[in-house]
Amino acid sequence: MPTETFMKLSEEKKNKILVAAKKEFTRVPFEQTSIKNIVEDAEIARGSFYQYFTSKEDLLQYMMKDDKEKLDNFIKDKLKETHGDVFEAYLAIYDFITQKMGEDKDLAFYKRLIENAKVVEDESSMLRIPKDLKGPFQQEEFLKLIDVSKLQIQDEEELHIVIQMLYLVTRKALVNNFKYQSTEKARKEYLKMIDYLKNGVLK
Amino acid sequence: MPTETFMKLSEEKKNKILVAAKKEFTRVPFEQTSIKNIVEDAEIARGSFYQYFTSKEDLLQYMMKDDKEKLDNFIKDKLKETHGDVFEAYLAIYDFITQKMGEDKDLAFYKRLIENAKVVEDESSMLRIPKDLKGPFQQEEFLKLIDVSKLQIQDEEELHIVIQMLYLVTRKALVNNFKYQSTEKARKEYLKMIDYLKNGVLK
DNA sequence: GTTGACAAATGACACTGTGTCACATATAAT
DNA sequence: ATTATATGTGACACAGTGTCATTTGTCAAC
Repeated sequence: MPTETFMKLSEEKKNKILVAAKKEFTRVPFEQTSIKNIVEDAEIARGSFYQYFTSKEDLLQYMMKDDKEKLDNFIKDKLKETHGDVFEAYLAIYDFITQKMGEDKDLAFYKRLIENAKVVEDESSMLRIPKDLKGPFQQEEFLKLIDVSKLQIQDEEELHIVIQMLYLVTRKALVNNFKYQSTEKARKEYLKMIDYLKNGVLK
Repeated sequence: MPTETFMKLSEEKKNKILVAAKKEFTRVPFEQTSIKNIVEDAEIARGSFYQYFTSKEDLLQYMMKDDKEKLDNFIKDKLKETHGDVFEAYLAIYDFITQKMGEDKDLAFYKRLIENAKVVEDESSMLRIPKDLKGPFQQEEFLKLIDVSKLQIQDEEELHIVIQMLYLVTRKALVNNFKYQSTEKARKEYLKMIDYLKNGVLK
């Protein structure tokens, strides 16, 4: 999280930094981004950056905060709406991200966000993006909203496994959505994956 | 791939470089490794490294080549043995990696290999590890070995989707295997995931 | 309106790492 | 012995990092 100092900055200055950061985080994969480029573009001194943020990760995490909250609320609403259908909820997340977020010119930025997601989440200086996407469903609050009566789920552990699989498949579909030229193809594949997950691959 | 020059080196020298590389690739996640450490440890000049390899990626890829081939052959044999059961084949891959490879002291190195796998495979300078693991099943040769008669698969595209899902789930299980202290827990979860994939989550 | 004290901004500094290239040194071929 | 040709080398110019002593700004108290 940013420091007090950053928060107290004028909206104008904060914005200039955030715009420069978004530009840099959009330009190349996360590991290739540099603080140097951000401070130069935002026209602040190198030392100032460290007065505001502890690291690149810190800054990006802050930039994702709003989206994450939006997503959290969206999921909660959707789960209530569908009376606890996780599959519907994940499909809704998928559509939300590909459409609501894809509408504006920040598309390339979100593409990077998805790309930046690592397979392994727990290495010290690593981005927590996947955890954030999966996040809500790891919290009690969300789990309680899921209706397991129609599912072959015995205990909470099995529920976690199902969520894990749904998450994997959703992330993969999102990657494909940004990778393929065709949004349709990616969605069709995603629906098929969900279908397999619900009904199985065996005849 | 390494240059001719590297190949012509004495076994002793090649080995010294490979040992130093393995040490470095084991030490930290791939992005944090440095050529500097490798050349210092291997006691070769910085310039020499670039005479042998074009990059870190190049070197690591070369180091993985043998394992990849071993795995490819193993999969092919297993598919024939099981008369084309993809699920059995993937489970065998899982056991092969966690046991056959886990036997020796290179465990930490393989752990890193799995960690290094990226969600997105197609960015220019990115490691191709996931592609390599998934690789064989993208080739005609392997696809033909799979028996789809008992599966709900209409065309090749759907087969690819199933393989994609199996791959995702297997990689996740491998990550967990190295993450958990318990090898058993990871395998149990993996079996459950395969079960869900085969028979579906719905009642 | 001057002072002082605290907050914020700055960029030079010492590091670590990169890839390259002109030169040095082997090895082989004539 | 001479000339090619292949291989090895480390200094060099860059790019980026995080820190810190110093400067600059702000504002309340006198």
